[in-house]
Amino acid sequence: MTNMSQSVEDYLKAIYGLAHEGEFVQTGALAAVLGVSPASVSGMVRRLADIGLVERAAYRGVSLTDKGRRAALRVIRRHRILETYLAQALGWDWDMVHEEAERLEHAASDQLIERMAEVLDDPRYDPHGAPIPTKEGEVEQQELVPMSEVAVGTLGEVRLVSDDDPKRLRYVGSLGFRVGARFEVLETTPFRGPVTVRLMDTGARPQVIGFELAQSLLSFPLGREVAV
Amino acid sequence: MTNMSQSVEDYLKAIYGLAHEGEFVQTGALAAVLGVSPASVSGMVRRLADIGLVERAAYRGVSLTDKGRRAALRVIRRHRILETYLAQALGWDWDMVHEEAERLEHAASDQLIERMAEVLDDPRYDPHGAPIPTKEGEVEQQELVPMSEVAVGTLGEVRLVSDDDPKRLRYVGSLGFRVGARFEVLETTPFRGPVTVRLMDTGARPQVIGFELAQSLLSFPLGREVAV
DNA sequence: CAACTAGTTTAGGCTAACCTAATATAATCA
DNA sequence: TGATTATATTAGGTTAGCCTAAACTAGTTG
Repeated sequence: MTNMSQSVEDYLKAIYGLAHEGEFVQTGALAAVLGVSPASVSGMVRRLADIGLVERAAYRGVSLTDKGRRAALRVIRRHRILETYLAQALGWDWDMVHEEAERLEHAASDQLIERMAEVLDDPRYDPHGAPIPTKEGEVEQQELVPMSEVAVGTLGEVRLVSDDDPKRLRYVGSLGFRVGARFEVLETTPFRGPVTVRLMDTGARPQVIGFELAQSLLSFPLGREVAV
Repeated sequence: MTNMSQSVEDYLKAIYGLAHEGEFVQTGALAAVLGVSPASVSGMVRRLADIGLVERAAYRGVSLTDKGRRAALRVIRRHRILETYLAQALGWDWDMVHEEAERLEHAASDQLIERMAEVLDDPRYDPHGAPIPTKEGEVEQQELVPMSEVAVGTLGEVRLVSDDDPKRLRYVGSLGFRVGARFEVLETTPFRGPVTVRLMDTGARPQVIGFELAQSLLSFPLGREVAV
Protein backbone atom coordinates (compact mmCIF):
# COMPACT_ATOMS: atom_id res chain seq x y z
CA MET A 1 0.00 0.00 0.00
CA THR A 2 3.01 2.18 0.35
CA ASN A 3 4.02 1.97 -3.28
CA MET A 4 1.56 4.08 -5.18
CA SER A 5 2.32 5.99 -8.31
CA GLN A 6 2.44 9.73 -8.22
CA SER A 7 -0.81 9.80 -10.15
CA VAL A 8 -2.61 7.54 -7.73
CA GLU A 9 -1.45 9.67 -4.83
CA ASP A 10 -2.65 12.79 -6.57
CA TYR A 11 -6.05 11.29 -7.24
CA LEU A 12 -6.46 10.25 -3.62
CA LYS A 13 -5.49 13.67 -2.38
CA ALA A 14 -7.89 15.32 -4.79
CA ILE A 15 -10.76 13.04 -3.86
CA TYR A 16 -10.11 13.67 -0.20
CA GLY A 17 -10.02 17.39 -0.76
CA LEU A 18 -13.28 17.45 -2.68
CA ALA A 19 -15.24 15.06 -0.50
CA HIS A 20 -17.55 16.62 2.03
CA GLU A 21 -19.17 14.39 4.63
CA GLY A 22 -19.09 11.15 2.75
CA GLU A 23 -20.56 12.58 -0.43
CA PHE A 24 -19.58 11.19 -3.79
CA VAL A 25 -17.08 13.24 -5.72
CA GLN A 26 -18.01 13.81 -9.33
CA THR A 27 -15.81 12.75 -12.19
CA GLY A 28 -15.86 16.20 -13.71
CA ALA A 29 -14.85 17.92 -10.51
CA LEU A 30 -11.90 15.59 -10.14
CA ALA A 31 -10.94 16.14 -13.75
CA ALA A 32 -10.97 19.89 -13.25
CA VAL A 33 -8.86 19.77 -10.10
CA LEU A 34 -6.36 17.33 -11.56
CA GLY A 35 -6.17 19.01 -14.92
CA VAL A 36 -7.02 15.90 -16.93
CA SER A 37 -9.99 14.90 -19.04
CA PRO A 38 -13.09 13.33 -17.48
CA ALA A 39 -12.44 10.25 -19.56
CA SER A 40 -9.06 9.83 -17.91
CA VAL A 41 -10.63 10.14 -14.52
CA SER A 42 -13.13 7.43 -15.35
CA GLY A 43 -10.33 5.12 -16.29
CA MET A 44 -8.19 5.82 -13.27
CA VAL A 45 -11.10 5.64 -10.88
CA ARG A 46 -11.92 2.20 -12.12
CA ARG A 47 -8.40 1.11 -11.28
CA LEU A 48 -8.55 2.74 -7.88
CA ALA A 49 -11.72 0.79 -7.20
CA ASP A 50 -10.04 -2.40 -8.37
CA ILE A 51 -7.33 -2.03 -5.78
CA GLY A 52 -9.80 -1.09 -3.11
CA LEU A 53 -8.95 2.55 -2.57
CA VAL A 54 -12.29 4.01 -3.62
CA GLU A 55 -15.87 2.98 -3.94
CA ARG A 56 -17.54 4.03 -7.08
CA ALA A 57 -21.09 4.37 -8.27
CA ALA A 58 -21.14 4.62 -12.03
CA TYR A 59 -22.34 7.97 -13.30
CA ARG A 60 -22.51 9.27 -9.75
CA GLY A 61 -18.96 9.54 -8.52
CA VAL A 62 -16.46 8.10 -6.06
CA SER A 63 -15.71 8.16 -2.38
CA LEU A 64 -12.67 6.92 -0.50
CA THR A 65 -12.68 3.62 1.31
CA ASP A 66 -11.02 3.48 4.70
CA LYS A 67 -7.88 2.25 3.05
CA GLY A 68 -8.09 5.08 0.53
CA ARG A 69 -8.65 7.67 3.22
CA ARG A 70 -5.66 6.45 5.16
CA ALA A 71 -3.51 6.59 2.05
CA ALA A 72 -4.74 10.10 1.27
CA LEU A 73 -4.01 11.32 4.76
CA ARG A 74 -0.57 9.88 4.59
CA VAL A 75 0.15 11.88 1.45
CA ILE A 76 -1.32 14.99 3.01
CA ARG A 77 0.81 14.53 6.09
CA ARG A 78 3.87 14.28 3.90
CA HIS A 79 2.88 17.36 1.97
CA ARG A 80 2.26 19.50 5.02
CA ILE A 81 5.37 18.43 6.85
CA LEU A 82 7.40 19.22 3.77
CA GLU A 83 5.79 22.64 3.51
CA THR A 84 6.49 23.33 7.13
CA TYR A 85 10.06 22.19 6.81
CA LEU A 86 10.70 24.34 3.77
CA ALA A 87 9.27 27.34 5.56
CA GLN A 88 10.92 26.86 8.92
CA ALA A 89 14.22 25.21 8.15
CA LEU A 90 14.96 26.82 4.80
CA GLY A 91 13.22 30.11 5.35
CA TRP A 92 10.90 29.92 2.37
CA ASP A 93 7.87 32.10 2.15
CA TRP A 94 4.47 30.52 2.40
CA ASP A 95 3.72 31.18 -1.23
CA MET A 96 6.64 29.07 -2.42
CA VAL A 97 6.33 25.95 -0.36
CA HIS A 98 3.26 24.38 -1.89
CA GLU A 99 4.63 23.76 -5.33
CA GLU A 100 7.85 22.23 -4.09
CA ALA A 101 6.08 20.01 -1.58
CA GLU A 102 3.76 18.90 -4.34
CA ARG A 103 6.65 17.17 -6.05
CA LEU A 104 8.68 16.06 -3.07
CA GLU A 105 5.73 14.40 -1.37
CA HIS A 106 5.90 11.60 -3.91
CA ALA A 107 9.62 11.03 -3.65
CA ALA A 108 10.52 11.46 0.00
CA SER A 109 10.71 8.36 2.17
CA ASP A 110 8.63 8.04 5.31
CA GLN A 111 11.88 8.07 7.18
CA LEU A 112 12.77 11.46 5.80
CA ILE A 113 9.34 12.88 6.52
CA GLU A 114 9.43 11.70 10.11
CA ARG A 115 12.93 13.00 10.56
CA MET A 116 11.81 16.40 9.37
CA ALA A 117 8.84 16.29 11.72
CA GLU A 118 11.23 15.49 14.53
CA VAL A 119 13.54 18.37 13.67
CA LEU A 120 10.50 20.64 13.64
CA ASP A 121 9.35 19.26 16.96
CA ASP A 122 6.21 17.64 15.59
CA PRO A 123 4.43 20.57 14.06
CA ARG A 124 0.64 20.54 14.16
CA TYR A 125 -0.06 23.06 11.40
CA ASP A 126 1.52 23.82 8.09
CA PRO A 127 2.51 27.37 7.08
CA HIS A 128 -1.00 28.09 5.83
CA GLY A 129 -2.56 26.92 9.04
CA ALA A 130 -3.78 23.57 7.74
CA PRO A 131 -3.65 20.84 10.36
CA ILE A 132 -1.09 18.10 9.80
CA PRO A 133 -2.58 14.62 10.04
CA THR A 134 -0.87 12.40 12.57
CA LYS A 135 1.04 9.30 11.57
CA GLU A 136 -2.00 7.35 12.68
CA GLY A 137 -4.21 9.27 10.28
CA GLU A 138 -6.07 11.62 12.57
CA VAL A 139 -6.79 15.16 11.46
CA GLU A 140 -8.07 17.95 13.58
CA GLN A 141 -11.35 19.36 12.32
CA GLN A 142 -11.44 23.10 12.63
CA GLU A 143 -14.62 25.11 12.81
CA LEU A 144 -13.74 28.26 11.00
CA VAL A 145 -15.60 30.97 9.18
CA PRO A 146 -14.39 33.11 6.33
CA MET A 147 -13.34 36.58 7.37
CA SER A 148 -16.11 37.79 5.08
CA GLU A 149 -18.61 36.33 7.52
CA VAL A 150 -17.17 37.58 10.76
CA ALA A 151 -19.69 40.02 12.26
CA VAL A 152 -18.99 43.72 11.96
CA GLY A 153 -17.58 45.12 15.16
CA THR A 154 -16.17 41.80 16.32
CA LEU A 155 -12.70 40.34 16.34
CA GLY A 156 -11.32 37.30 14.62
CA GLU A 157 -8.06 35.48 14.20
CA VAL A 158 -6.76 34.22 10.86
CA ARG A 159 -6.30 30.49 11.16
CA LEU A 160 -6.16 29.05 7.68
CA VAL A 161 -5.34 30.53 4.30
CA SER A 162 -5.98 28.42 1.26
CA ASP A 163 -2.74 27.70 -0.54
CA ASP A 164 -3.99 27.10 -4.03
CA ASP A 165 -2.88 30.40 -5.52
CA PRO A 166 0.69 31.51 -4.73
CA LYS A 167 0.04 35.01 -6.02
CA ARG A 168 -2.87 35.53 -3.71
CA LEU A 169 -0.87 34.14 -0.82
CA ARG A 170 1.89 36.53 -1.59
CA TYR A 171 -0.50 39.44 -1.71
CA VAL A 172 -2.34 38.48 1.45
CA GLY A 173 0.98 38.12 3.21
CA SER A 174 2.10 41.53 2.07
CA LEU A 175 -0.99 43.01 3.68
CA GLY A 176 0.01 41.49 6.98
CA PHE A 177 -2.53 38.69 7.11
CA ARG A 178 -0.59 35.74 8.43
CA VAL A 179 -1.83 32.77 10.36
CA GLY A 180 -2.48 33.97 13.89
CA ALA A 181 -3.09 37.59 12.92
CA ARG A 182 -5.96 39.14 14.88
CA PHE A 183 -8.28 41.59 13.23
CA GLU A 184 -11.45 43.53 13.72
CA VAL A 185 -14.09 43.75 11.02
CA LEU A 186 -15.08 47.39 10.74
CA GLU A 187 -17.44 47.30 7.83
CA THR A 188 -18.91 44.99 5.25
CA THR A 189 -20.81 45.83 2.10
CA PRO A 190 -23.64 43.91 0.45
CA PHE A 191 -23.51 41.91 -2.78
CA ARG A 192 -20.12 40.41 -2.07
CA GLY A 193 -18.60 43.83 -1.81
CA PRO A 194 -15.37 44.84 -0.08
CA VAL A 195 -14.69 44.37 3.60
CA THR A 196 -12.93 46.84 5.85
CA VAL A 197 -10.73 45.33 8.54
CA ARG A 198 -8.08 46.51 10.94
CA LEU A 199 -5.20 44.32 11.98
CA MET A 200 -4.74 44.33 15.73
CA ASP A 201 -1.40 44.38 17.48
CA THR A 202 0.12 46.39 14.66
CA GLY A 203 0.00 50.06 14.03
CA ALA A 204 -1.59 49.45 10.64
CA ARG A 205 -4.47 51.53 9.34
CA PRO A 206 -7.74 49.85 8.44
CA GLN A 207 -7.61 48.11 5.08
CA VAL A 208 -10.26 47.51 2.47
CA ILE A 209 -10.05 44.11 0.84
CA GLY A 210 -12.17 42.36 -1.75
CA PHE A 211 -14.87 39.94 -0.73
CA GLU A 212 -13.21 36.95 -2.34
CA LEU A 213 -9.97 37.62 -0.57
CA ALA A 214 -11.84 37.93 2.73
CA GLN A 215 -13.47 34.60 1.90
CA SER A 216 -10.12 32.91 1.57
CA LEU A 217 -9.06 33.93 5.08
CA LEU A 218 -10.63 31.32 7.31
CA SER A 219 -10.86 32.67 10.79
CA PHE A 220 -11.79 31.89 14.32
CA PRO A 221 -14.35 34.41 15.63
CA LEU A 222 -13.30 36.02 18.90
CA GLY A 223 -16.37 38.15 19.61
CA ARG A 224 -16.13 41.71 20.95
CA GLU A 225 -12.88 43.08 22.19
CA VAL A 226 -12.32 42.49 25.85
CA ALA A 227 -10.26 44.84 27.97
CA VAL A 228 -6.69 43.75 28.29
CA MET B 1 16.55 20.64 -21.35
CA THR B 2 15.52 20.95 -17.77
CA ASN B 3 12.53 18.66 -18.10
CA MET B 4 13.86 15.19 -18.41
CA SER B 5 12.18 12.09 -17.15
CA GLN B 6 13.59 10.27 -14.19
CA SER B 7 14.68 7.51 -16.53
CA VAL B 8 16.55 9.83 -18.82
CA GLU B 9 18.33 11.39 -15.88
CA ASP B 10 19.29 7.97 -14.59
CA TYR B 11 20.68 6.95 -17.96
CA LEU B 12 22.76 10.09 -18.22
CA LYS B 13 24.16 9.62 -14.76
CA ALA B 14 24.99 6.01 -15.48
CA ILE B 15 26.68 6.82 -18.77
CA TYR B 16 28.70 9.53 -17.11
CA GLY B 17 29.69 7.18 -14.33
CA LEU B 18 30.83 4.45 -16.69
CA ALA B 19 32.60 6.60 -19.23
CA HIS B 20 36.33 6.85 -18.93
CA GLU B 21 38.19 9.40 -21.03
CA GLY B 22 35.75 9.69 -23.86
CA GLU B 23 35.40 5.95 -24.37
CA PHE B 24 32.14 4.48 -25.54
CA VAL B 25 29.99 2.90 -22.87
CA GLN B 26 28.66 -0.51 -23.78
CA THR B 27 25.00 -1.31 -23.86
CA GLY B 28 25.44 -4.30 -21.61
CA ALA B 29 27.34 -2.36 -18.97
CA LEU B 30 24.62 0.24 -18.88
CA ALA B 31 21.96 -2.42 -18.65
CA ALA B 32 23.72 -4.00 -15.70
CA VAL B 33 24.13 -0.73 -13.84
CA LEU B 34 20.57 0.38 -14.49
CA GLY B 35 19.03 -2.99 -13.82
CA VAL B 36 17.19 -3.22 -17.12
CA SER B 37 17.58 -5.44 -20.17
CA PRO B 38 20.09 -4.63 -22.90
CA ALA B 39 17.19 -4.35 -25.30
CA SER B 40 15.69 -1.58 -23.20
CA VAL B 41 18.98 0.25 -23.19
CA SER B 42 19.17 0.03 -26.97
CA GLY B 43 15.77 1.61 -27.23
CA MET B 44 16.38 4.38 -24.75
CA VAL B 45 19.79 5.18 -26.13
CA ARG B 46 18.31 5.73 -29.53
CA ARG B 47 15.96 8.28 -28.04
CA LEU B 48 18.76 9.97 -26.15
CA ALA B 49 20.63 10.26 -29.42
CA ASP B 50 17.53 11.69 -31.10
CA ILE B 51 17.36 14.50 -28.58
CA GLY B 52 21.08 15.12 -28.80
CA LEU B 53 22.19 13.95 -25.39
CA VAL B 54 24.42 11.12 -26.54
CA GLU B 55 26.32 10.07 -29.57
CA ARG B 56 25.97 6.47 -30.49
CA ALA B 57 27.85 4.04 -32.65
CA ALA B 58 25.69 1.01 -33.31
CA TYR B 59 27.04 -2.16 -31.75
CA ARG B 60 29.82 -0.18 -30.09
CA GLY B 61 28.21 1.97 -27.44
CA VAL B 62 27.42 5.55 -26.49
CA SER B 63 29.14 8.61 -25.19
CA LEU B 64 27.71 11.84 -23.88
CA THR B 65 27.55 14.93 -26.00
CA ASP B 66 28.40 18.23 -24.38
CA LYS B 67 24.75 18.80 -23.76
CA GLY B 68 24.44 15.34 -22.28
CA ARG B 69 27.44 15.83 -20.05
CA ARG B 70 26.09 19.10 -18.75
CA ALA B 71 22.76 17.46 -17.99
CA ALA B 72 24.48 14.56 -16.24
CA LEU B 73 26.58 16.88 -14.11
CA ARG B 74 23.52 18.81 -13.14
CA VAL B 75 21.88 15.64 -11.85
CA ILE B 76 25.05 14.65 -10.05
CA ARG B 77 25.25 18.05 -8.44
CA ARG B 78 21.70 17.68 -7.21
CA HIS B 79 22.41 14.23 -5.90
CA ARG B 80 25.51 15.20 -4.00
CA ILE B 81 24.08 18.35 -2.51
CA LEU B 82 21.09 16.36 -1.32
CA GLU B 83 23.36 13.76 0.23
CA THR B 84 25.36 16.43 1.96
CA TYR B 85 22.26 18.14 3.22
CA LEU B 86 20.78 14.94 4.59
CA ALA B 87 24.01 14.19 6.38
CA GLN B 88 24.74 17.62 7.75
CA ALA B 89 21.37 19.16 8.35
CA LEU B 90 19.44 16.06 9.31
CA GLY B 91 22.23 14.08 10.85
CA TRP B 92 21.94 11.03 8.67
CA ASP B 93 24.73 8.55 8.41
CA TRP B 94 26.63 8.27 5.18
CA ASP B 95 25.17 4.87 4.44
CA MET B 96 21.60 6.20 4.35
CA VAL B 97 21.89 9.29 2.25
CA HIS B 98 22.49 7.77 -1.16
CA GLU B 99 19.20 5.99 -1.54
CA GLU B 100 17.14 8.97 -0.47
CA ALA B 101 19.05 11.36 -2.69
CA GLU B 102 18.54 8.96 -5.54
CA ARG B 103 14.84 9.66 -5.46
CA LEU B 104 14.82 13.29 -4.43
CA GLU B 105 17.26 14.32 -7.14
CA HIS B 106 14.52 13.90 -9.71
CA ALA B 107 11.90 15.85 -7.80
CA ALA B 108 13.67 18.74 -6.15
CA SER B 109 13.67 22.09 -7.93
CA ASP B 110 16.90 23.84 -8.76
CA GLN B 111 15.81 26.50 -6.35
CA LEU B 112 15.65 24.02 -3.51
CA ILE B 113 19.00 22.52 -4.38
CA GLU B 114 20.69 25.88 -4.47
CA ARG B 115 19.04 26.91 -1.22
CA MET B 116 20.40 23.78 0.43
CA ALA B 117 23.83 24.50 -0.97
CA GLU B 118 23.59 27.98 0.49
CA VAL B 119 22.58 26.70 3.92
CA LEU B 120 25.54 24.32 3.77
CA ASP B 121 27.82 27.14 2.73
CA ASP B 122 28.53 25.75 -0.71
CA PRO B 123 29.96 22.36 0.09
CA ARG B 124 32.62 21.01 -2.23
CA TYR B 125 32.39 17.33 -1.34
CA ASP B 126 29.56 15.00 -0.49
CA PRO B 127 29.64 12.76 2.59
CA HIS B 128 31.57 10.08 0.71
CA GLY B 129 34.15 12.55 -0.45
CA ALA B 130 32.90 12.85 -4.01
CA PRO B 131 33.38 16.32 -5.44
CA ILE B 132 30.21 18.30 -6.07
CA PRO B 133 30.06 19.74 -9.59
CA THR B 134 29.56 23.48 -9.69
CA LYS B 135 26.45 25.06 -11.09
CA GLU B 136 28.49 25.76 -14.20
CA GLY B 137 29.27 22.09 -14.63
CA GLU B 138 32.87 21.89 -13.46
CA VAL B 139 34.05 18.93 -11.45
CA GLU B 140 37.30 18.61 -9.65
CA GLN B 141 39.33 15.67 -10.89
CA GLN B 142 41.01 13.92 -8.01
CA GLU B 143 44.10 11.79 -8.40
CA LEU B 144 43.58 9.10 -5.88
CA VAL B 145 44.80 5.58 -5.37
CA PRO B 146 43.03 2.75 -3.63
CA MET B 147 44.29 2.12 -0.13
CA SER B 148 45.28 -1.30 -1.42
CA GLU B 149 47.92 0.38 -3.53
CA VAL B 150 49.38 2.72 -1.00
CA ALA B 151 52.97 1.63 -0.39
CA VAL B 152 53.74 -0.28 2.79
CA GLY B 153 55.24 1.95 5.41
CA THR B 154 53.72 5.12 4.01
CA LEU B 155 50.77 7.21 5.05
CA GLY B 156 47.59 8.03 3.23
CA GLU B 157 44.39 9.90 3.77
CA VAL B 158 40.97 8.51 2.90
CA ARG B 159 39.40 10.87 0.42
CA LEU B 160 36.60 9.02 -1.35
CA VAL B 161 34.57 5.99 -0.44
CA SER B 162 32.33 4.54 -3.10
CA ASP B 163 28.72 4.78 -2.06
CA ASP B 164 27.22 1.97 -4.03
CA ASP B 165 26.79 -0.47 -1.17
CA PRO B 166 25.26 0.90 2.04
CA LYS B 167 26.27 -2.17 4.02
CA ARG B 168 29.88 -1.79 3.12
CA LEU B 169 29.75 1.90 3.93
CA ARG B 170 28.28 1.11 7.28
CA TYR B 171 31.00 -1.40 7.95
CA VAL B 172 33.87 0.79 6.86
CA GLY B 173 32.43 3.56 8.94
CA SER B 174 32.30 1.32 11.98
CA LEU B 175 35.99 0.60 11.53
CA GLY B 176 36.72 4.29 11.71
CA PHE B 177 37.48 4.90 8.06
CA ARG B 178 35.82 8.20 7.32
CA VAL B 179 36.70 10.76 4.72
CA GLY B 180 39.75 12.58 6.01
CA ALA B 181 40.98 9.70 8.15
CA ARG B 182 44.75 9.28 7.96
CA PHE B 183 46.31 5.87 8.04
CA GLU B 184 49.56 4.00 7.67
CA VAL B 185 49.80 0.84 5.62
CA LEU B 186 51.71 -1.69 7.69
CA GLU B 187 51.54 -4.74 5.53
CA THR B 188 50.06 -6.03 2.32
CA THR B 189 49.78 -9.59 1.08
CA PRO B 190 49.98 -10.89 -2.47
CA PHE B 191 47.15 -12.24 -4.61
CA ARG B 192 44.67 -9.64 -3.49
CA GLY B 193 45.09 -10.65 0.10
CA PRO B 194 44.30 -8.66 3.23
CA VAL B 195 45.91 -5.36 4.10
CA THR B 196 47.02 -4.29 7.55
CA VAL B 197 46.56 -0.61 8.33
CA ARG B 198 46.65 1.58 11.37
CA LEU B 199 44.46 4.64 11.73
CA MET B 200 46.45 7.65 12.86
CA ASP B 201 45.23 10.23 15.31
CA THR B 202 43.25 7.59 17.16
CA GLY B 203 44.43 5.12 19.70
CA ALA B 204 43.16 2.27 17.53
CA ARG B 205 45.11 -0.92 17.06
CA PRO B 206 46.17 -1.96 13.56
CA GLN B 207 43.36 -3.53 11.59
CA VAL B 208 43.36 -6.21 8.95
CA ILE B 209 40.92 -5.57 6.15
CA GLY B 210 40.13 -7.41 2.95
CA PHE B 211 41.67 -6.39 -0.31
CA GLU B 212 38.40 -5.41 -1.90
CA LEU B 213 37.52 -3.18 1.00
CA ALA B 214 40.92 -1.55 0.80
CA GLN B 215 40.27 -1.05 -2.90
CA SER B 216 37.11 0.86 -2.19
CA LEU B 217 38.91 3.39 0.00
CA LEU B 218 40.36 5.87 -2.44
CA SER B 219 43.16 7.71 -0.81
CA PHE B 220 45.66 10.46 -1.21
CA PRO B 221 49.19 9.17 -0.60
CA LEU B 222 51.10 11.21 1.98
CA GLY B 223 54.46 9.49 1.86
CA ARG B 224 56.48 8.73 5.01
CA GLU B 225 55.52 10.19 8.29
CA VAL B 226 57.11 13.51 9.01
CA ALA B 227 57.86 14.65 12.51
CA VAL B 228 55.19 16.88 13.94
C1' DC C 1 -43.81 10.99 -21.40
C1' DA C 2 -40.48 12.33 -24.61
C1' DA C 3 -36.72 15.16 -25.66
C1' DC C 4 -32.93 17.61 -24.41
C1' DT C 5 -28.78 18.51 -21.83
C1' DA C 6 -25.15 17.93 -18.66
C1' DG C 7 -22.22 14.81 -17.29
C1' DT C 8 -20.06 10.00 -17.65
C1' DT C 9 -18.34 6.14 -19.72
C1' DT C 10 -16.50 3.34 -23.48
C1' DA C 11 -13.81 2.79 -27.68
C1' DG C 12 -9.78 3.39 -29.81
C1' DG C 13 -5.14 5.63 -29.88
C1' DC C 14 -0.73 7.58 -28.25
C1' DT C 15 3.84 7.71 -25.62
C1' DA C 16 7.37 6.31 -22.32
C1' DA C 17 9.55 2.45 -20.41
C1' DC C 18 9.91 -1.75 -19.79
C1' DC C 19 10.01 -7.00 -21.22
C1' DT C 20 11.26 -11.64 -24.04
C1' DA C 21 12.51 -13.90 -28.18
C1' DA C 22 14.55 -13.70 -32.51
C1' DT C 23 17.99 -11.77 -35.48
C1' DA C 24 22.18 -9.36 -36.62
C1' DT C 25 26.92 -7.95 -35.94
C1' DA C 26 31.63 -8.13 -34.27
C1' DA C 27 35.34 -10.40 -32.21
C1' DT C 28 37.95 -14.54 -31.39
C1' DC C 29 40.11 -18.56 -32.41
C1' DA C 30 40.88 -23.12 -34.81
C1' DT D 1 38.98 -17.95 -43.57
C1' DG D 2 35.12 -19.74 -41.47
C1' DA D 3 32.88 -21.13 -37.26
C1' DT D 4 31.82 -20.00 -32.70
C1' DT D 5 30.66 -16.92 -29.13
C1' DA D 6 29.53 -12.64 -27.09
C1' DT D 7 27.11 -8.70 -27.53
C1' DA D 8 23.64 -5.53 -29.71
C1' DT D 9 19.60 -4.63 -32.12
C1' DT D 10 14.97 -5.30 -33.84
C1' DA D 11 10.35 -7.19 -33.53
C1' DG D 12 6.49 -7.56 -31.06
C1' DG D 13 4.10 -7.18 -26.60
C1' DT D 14 2.75 -5.09 -21.85
C1' DT D 15 1.31 -1.46 -18.54
C1' DA D 16 0.29 3.17 -16.74
C1' DG D 17 -1.50 7.28 -17.86
C1' DC D 18 -3.05 10.33 -20.80
C1' DC D 19 -5.99 11.95 -25.06
C1' DT D 20 -10.35 12.71 -28.42
C1' DA D 21 -14.61 11.31 -30.20
C1' DA D 22 -18.63 8.64 -29.86
C1' DA D 23 -22.12 6.48 -27.07
C1' DC D 24 -24.65 6.33 -23.06
C1' DT D 25 -27.43 7.83 -18.42
C1' DA D 26 -30.02 10.48 -15.67
C1' DG D 27 -32.22 14.44 -14.50
C1' DT D 28 -34.91 18.40 -16.08
C1' DT D 29 -38.31 20.38 -18.64
C1' DG D 30 -41.81 21.18 -22.58
